[in-house]
Amino acid sequence: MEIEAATVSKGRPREFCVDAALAAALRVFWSKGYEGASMADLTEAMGITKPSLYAAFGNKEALFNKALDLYEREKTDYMRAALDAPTARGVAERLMYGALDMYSCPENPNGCLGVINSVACGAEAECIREAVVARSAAAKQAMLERFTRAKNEGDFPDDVDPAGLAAFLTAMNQGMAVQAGAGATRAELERLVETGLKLWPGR
Amino acid sequence: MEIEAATVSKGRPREFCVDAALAAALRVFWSKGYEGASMADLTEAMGITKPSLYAAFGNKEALFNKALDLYEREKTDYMRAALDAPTARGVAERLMYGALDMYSCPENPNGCLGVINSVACGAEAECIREAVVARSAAAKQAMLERFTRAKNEGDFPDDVDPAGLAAFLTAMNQGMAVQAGAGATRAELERLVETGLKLWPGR
DNA sequence: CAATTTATATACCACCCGTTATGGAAATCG
DNA sequence: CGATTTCCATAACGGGTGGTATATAAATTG
Repeated sequence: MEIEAATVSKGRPREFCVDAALAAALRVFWSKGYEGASMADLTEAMGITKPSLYAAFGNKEALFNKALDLYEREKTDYMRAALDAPTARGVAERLMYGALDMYSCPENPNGCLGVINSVACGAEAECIREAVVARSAAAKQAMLERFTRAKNEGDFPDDVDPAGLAAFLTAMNQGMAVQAGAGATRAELERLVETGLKLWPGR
Repeated sequence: MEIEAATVSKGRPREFCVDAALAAALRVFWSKGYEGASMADLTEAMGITKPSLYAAFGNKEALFNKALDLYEREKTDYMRAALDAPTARGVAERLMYGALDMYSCPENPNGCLGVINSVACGAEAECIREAVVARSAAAKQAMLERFTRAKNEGDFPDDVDPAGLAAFLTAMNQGMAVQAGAGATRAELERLVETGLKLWPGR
């Protein structure tokens, strides 16, 4: 009985690091979108050849989905953490400033991987769109639940709608992504965030 | 001296209506984006052949720019009209409800032509991106001037930033476009608009 | 040292892209 | 009518696409 199977492979070991290659692929998808990223773009950025890519990741779609997993795990984790803030305003602050940091980090490509690929073009990439939209919907749903709880806790007035606020924060995030993708500076995005928080209900 | 030159052409007249063909092309670009729309898609929707398209419109890029002109002229004219509202709140109402109507009109493709192509993929479409981003920036600038005037007229408190509000409305519009493109219903978008207006300063 | 297993490298596949050359049809002008 | 001009249809162009077959190199297992 083997506790850990195949920790040492039989044949020739691969010469590249799968994680590093995936991180490079993520950057390409993030910059160009699924359809805009060609296999040549990917292999060049990843530093491997096409057969190696196919052997390690399956195909372009499977590679994208793994990159999307990595993106959620490393880049949008602030969203999950934001929901733990004690007040609804705290949630909004963490979400907006988290987005601001991410979209204005010079090491990241401009914009949002999810937004780029949810408005993506072709019909062949429909499953890609669906995967991305599903994750966005899940994030919105988590916000909705958090704000419903907040309303019960008296975090904001009776006339505000938790679903509306969730949609609002989602729209702010998407708007920031689009403006960042269009080349907005950090200062401009900061202004947007501060305005959004000034408008946020309650304190 | 000819008042109107070339109203009657010398050779064989074309068998299709240029305006109708351009409208059809706009729908294709609006649905699939610049790069996602192939010449085959376009010619099929327009009901003409490729040589006819090239003779009448130049090339794909020129066709897109003419479609973009048509889009601004017919679909986003509500933005220009919105700025004439007497109060800043009226401007925001007209902008948001105008966007709502446009994005939830069943005759229109989902989403926003500008947003789709400002996050567009490839490097070859850079000039397309620039054209679209320039128009978006112009719209934002017009909002800024209107809100600066509104602030002087006392339309909202001293601590709100006209530039921030312009960015805010732009973000709301972009967020609505992304969510509409992802399949949001009119009711969902309505909720977003009503929340946005509830948060709007003043009144 | 074989034998085996796996990774890499080169080249290639059929297909689709935007664009254009070619050949014939249909209209106006002299 | 003949000449000319313009439009339409077919088909082809070079180049790029995602994906793969083949052959060689490098490692482990006996």
